[in-house]
Amino acid sequence: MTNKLFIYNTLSRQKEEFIPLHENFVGMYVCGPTVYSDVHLGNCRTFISFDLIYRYLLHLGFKVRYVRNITDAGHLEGDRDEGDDKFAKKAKLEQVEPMEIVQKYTLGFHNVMGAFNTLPPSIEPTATGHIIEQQEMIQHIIKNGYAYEVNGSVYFDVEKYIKEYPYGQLTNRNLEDLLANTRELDGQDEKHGPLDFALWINAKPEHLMRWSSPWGVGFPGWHIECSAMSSKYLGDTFDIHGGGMDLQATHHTNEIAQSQACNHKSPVKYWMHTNMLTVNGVRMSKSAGNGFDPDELFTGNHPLLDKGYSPMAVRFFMMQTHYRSTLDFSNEALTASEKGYRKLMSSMELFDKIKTSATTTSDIATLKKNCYDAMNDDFNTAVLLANLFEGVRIINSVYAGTETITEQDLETLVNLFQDFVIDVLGLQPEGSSDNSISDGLMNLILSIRADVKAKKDFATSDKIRDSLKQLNISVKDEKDGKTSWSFE
RNA sequence: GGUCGCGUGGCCGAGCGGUUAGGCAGAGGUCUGCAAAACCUCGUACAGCAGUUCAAAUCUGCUCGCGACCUCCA
Repeated sequence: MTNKLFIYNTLSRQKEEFIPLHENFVGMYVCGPTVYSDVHLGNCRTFISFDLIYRYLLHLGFKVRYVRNITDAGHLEGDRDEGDDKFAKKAKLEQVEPMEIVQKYTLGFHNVMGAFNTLPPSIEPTATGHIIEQQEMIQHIIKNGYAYEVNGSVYFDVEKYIKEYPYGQLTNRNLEDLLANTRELDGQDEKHGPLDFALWINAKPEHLMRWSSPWGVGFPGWHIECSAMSSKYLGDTFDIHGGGMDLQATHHTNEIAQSQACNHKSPVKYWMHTNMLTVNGVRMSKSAGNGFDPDELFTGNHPLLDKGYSPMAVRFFMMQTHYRSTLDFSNEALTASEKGYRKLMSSMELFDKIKTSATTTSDIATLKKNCYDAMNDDFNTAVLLANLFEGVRIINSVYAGTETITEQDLETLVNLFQDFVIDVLGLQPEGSSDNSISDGLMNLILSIRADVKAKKDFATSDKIRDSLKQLNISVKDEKDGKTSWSFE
């Protein structure tokens, strides 16, 4: 439909027209979570952003293969207190199995993603499930001369690579800058150069996750899984690779190097990076201790939270900001989003009740065009929402009788909201009840209230309304004498 | 220190050379038995200084403040 889609490509630092490598097909890889602890909101933001991108690509009619990995190897060690060998001395059965941790947090991650109404990826590969592929890729890189083995570990030879290929394109860094910022890290004497990074790491005795390999028992390095799995499922070159901005400088830079060294091809056409979530201006992160997990957010059970916020209110909150901007969390902002979200959703409930006319007083076609223009401009959901709120105004005005709409325009508007609010933004109604008992009870109560109101017994009718309010049920008298109700 | 980015009205947050962002909060009004909701009207904001231009929040330079990455982290 309509115009061209433009995507901001980190490689070129500008918006580029999106032209898939294979017409009508899109391959997209997103770096997923490391499942050794609960996801926090900042993680969620990235995945929700890419969910939006995935949804819009689907909406445009592309056949998308969306791959998002689960990192369940490489970072996991049985000994949380390194240097202290008390854990190593414990019987193995006393320790938690690494895969137990993986299972627990993978399930938790999926639950949270479900709560946020994200679509599952097409493929969700795990690092532990692709050890062979990673080893094969490493062997290939060694064969091509860009990696070397030392004491059972394999390192990528950045200084050799950098002579033949651009290395720091994602961050605009040159060799001198990179070298100037290298730090002396202990225990890294094995590396030939300070920029070299591990492809395969020799496992210490206490390391629980370990696999045999041509270089001895060990585990894969931190970047190789994404290269191996993306090329396996999407090919040596694919359309979109995404992830959080914090992965740009190291993880993604090294992914490019690995793939180039292996296949002599640049792996990705469009690199996309989402910005961070901050709390009171500081990045939310595990180490900063200012991260709360989604459950705490939903329940309000956290010192930073005044109250709980529903998943959809949070999703709306994120959609009000462009994915490349930092998003600063505050209770005030969340509360504002909660109200905006409800306003948006409640206007959609009016569609069935709207009466059509012979003419339309607002320009629905332009509104629709503006929505597509916004999304085609690098997925600008903030502008999209601004346009949708113009639609909300129109709906409410028609319902109130101050504007009119034709049947055809109404249909356009209904489809527009279905497409963008539900399908693309991924917002869904919540808190509504289709419980027939509560519906029946409410009809009964409201009919009694209507009776006493007819007798001008306002004391009683207000008592009913106030009491229902206590139960978080709001009652609204509308101008045609009807009364509507909804859960707060 | 290096690389990149940001500073917009009470709050959040788009815009990036000329025309309304939008949401929330606030003020007034319409409607209503009263509420609520909705609708209408209202703020004339772009860190500071200088420059380019007929025209700058939007471009350039400098200053100040903030952040990200450079170390596992989306």
